[in-house]
Amino acid sequence: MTDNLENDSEDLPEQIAVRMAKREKLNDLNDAYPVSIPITHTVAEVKAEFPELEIDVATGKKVALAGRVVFARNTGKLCFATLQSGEGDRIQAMVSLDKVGEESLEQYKELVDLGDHLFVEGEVITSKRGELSVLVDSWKMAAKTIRPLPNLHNDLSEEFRVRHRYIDLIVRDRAREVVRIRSQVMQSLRNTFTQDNFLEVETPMLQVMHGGASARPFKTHMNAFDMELFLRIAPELFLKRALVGGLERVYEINRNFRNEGADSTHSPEFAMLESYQAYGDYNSMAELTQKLIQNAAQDVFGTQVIELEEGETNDLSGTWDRVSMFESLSEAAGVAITPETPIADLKKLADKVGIEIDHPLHGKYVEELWEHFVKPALTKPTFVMDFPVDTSPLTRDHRDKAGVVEKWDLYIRGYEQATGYSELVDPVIQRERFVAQMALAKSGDPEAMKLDEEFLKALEFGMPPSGGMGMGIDRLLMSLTGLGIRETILFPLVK
RNA sequence: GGGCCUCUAGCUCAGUUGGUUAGAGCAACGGACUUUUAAUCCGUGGGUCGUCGGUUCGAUCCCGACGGGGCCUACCA
Repeated sequence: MTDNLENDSEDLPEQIAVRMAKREKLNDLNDAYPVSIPITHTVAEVKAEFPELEIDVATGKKVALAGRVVFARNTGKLCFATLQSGEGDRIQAMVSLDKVGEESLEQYKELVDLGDHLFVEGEVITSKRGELSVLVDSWKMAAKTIRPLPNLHNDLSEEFRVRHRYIDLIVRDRAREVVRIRSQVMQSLRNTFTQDNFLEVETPMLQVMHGGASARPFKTHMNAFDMELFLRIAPELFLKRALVGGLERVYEINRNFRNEGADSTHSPEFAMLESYQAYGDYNSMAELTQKLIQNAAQDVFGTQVIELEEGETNDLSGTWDRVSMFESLSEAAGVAITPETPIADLKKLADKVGIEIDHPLHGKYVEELWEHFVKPALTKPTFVMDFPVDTSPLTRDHRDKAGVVEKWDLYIRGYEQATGYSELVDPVIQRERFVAQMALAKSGDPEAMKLDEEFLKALEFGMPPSGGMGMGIDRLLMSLTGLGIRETILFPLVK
């Protein structure tokens, strides 16, 4: 829709030109867009007050309310309109000749279109078919619509819904419901954190040096300092500075930006929850994560066994399984795979099962093989524990097992939902890991991390032993609703 | 990034094996109708068939490029 309403009326689509003329006439008569309208009730309030009236009843109760006209049925001297509130509640308005008079009825029929915001005042009654209605004493345009609403009898195309979410919200109950669910989930997450004495903080989204994850960043430029800046790919390195500063339990819910592909589980900007807990470790973070998600399900749906679309259920109840990455891989592959297994052997196995991979890191092979052998079978919520050391540069070595780090990934419905760590706090080892990442970057890996001298300096002032956790909010919503990522984001990026 | 598919009225979709005026439902416009529920009935208008180029006597249809969208595939949460 690029047509420009500044054009001469002859150039406009017919229905827009017609509505523009009605707008003019409304302005001549009164006002097509009054600054405020004196409502006394919402649609929901009227429906709540009169839940079960008999057929053809007059209550004597006068109300004034407004709603969007979503259906209209005009007969000669009596007009019916279905008014819809922003919440999706509907009530019928009846405009009859003997109540409003000839002039008002004619103006109503001439000037009110589907989609308009209509203000009505009158008595609450039921019609001869029993429909709860407002028998209108007077009506007023609350806001004139210039473009026609799509017809409400067909589903909108996926593309139209994403590009015109505001229309989707008007015509589709589920669209409104998902927005409400998302808001309630956010509220629940914050409640759980608050109960556990976590502080919500906000750290920079514009960063001089991006870090905290392996991903390609968006670049931008600051004019005043003539400086290259990056949109953050993760808040991790700042949240850890907060821990150095003595903020022992912190979390942040905010947007991350990654300059990578977009599909049904990836959006270039996505909401991320990260949390750090001093004196915690990856076990305590696993418990916290399970609690956050189970509380969210309980608070929003009243159950931890959620009905998704198409009859699928997502059972989030109980204590979630924990499996070792190397052990589960060895079992599924039928051969023992350990951090000592030579890369050549791993490559041979990868070739055998058709995985194309050529990478300097041992751990990359292990993760690829794990995704091939184990991941597809993970349907229950499962913590996958103890990752290879060389692919997790911000995580500390396992306290008992050699060659692995204390990191887990949480899988729900087969995709990665969250990740947790026992954080690396030794500044000397952290520097060595960064140096190794720089070598990767030199060899052409565009996602390798940069050495962040300021962050290392902070670590050198001493960060307490800590657990950390990161969770994709959009993906959490996907788990709780069964929808694709673009349905969980109100206004997803479209080309 | 690679492969395949797709784009027709405000919306949802038919259709044209290349041929004169491209259709439906809803929506719009005119008319009838005081109890409708996607109201009904009669009538009317509305299209750069994604854009540009090519082939052809003739292209919405065939071919190419470009743009939008979708699916599969690779990478990331």
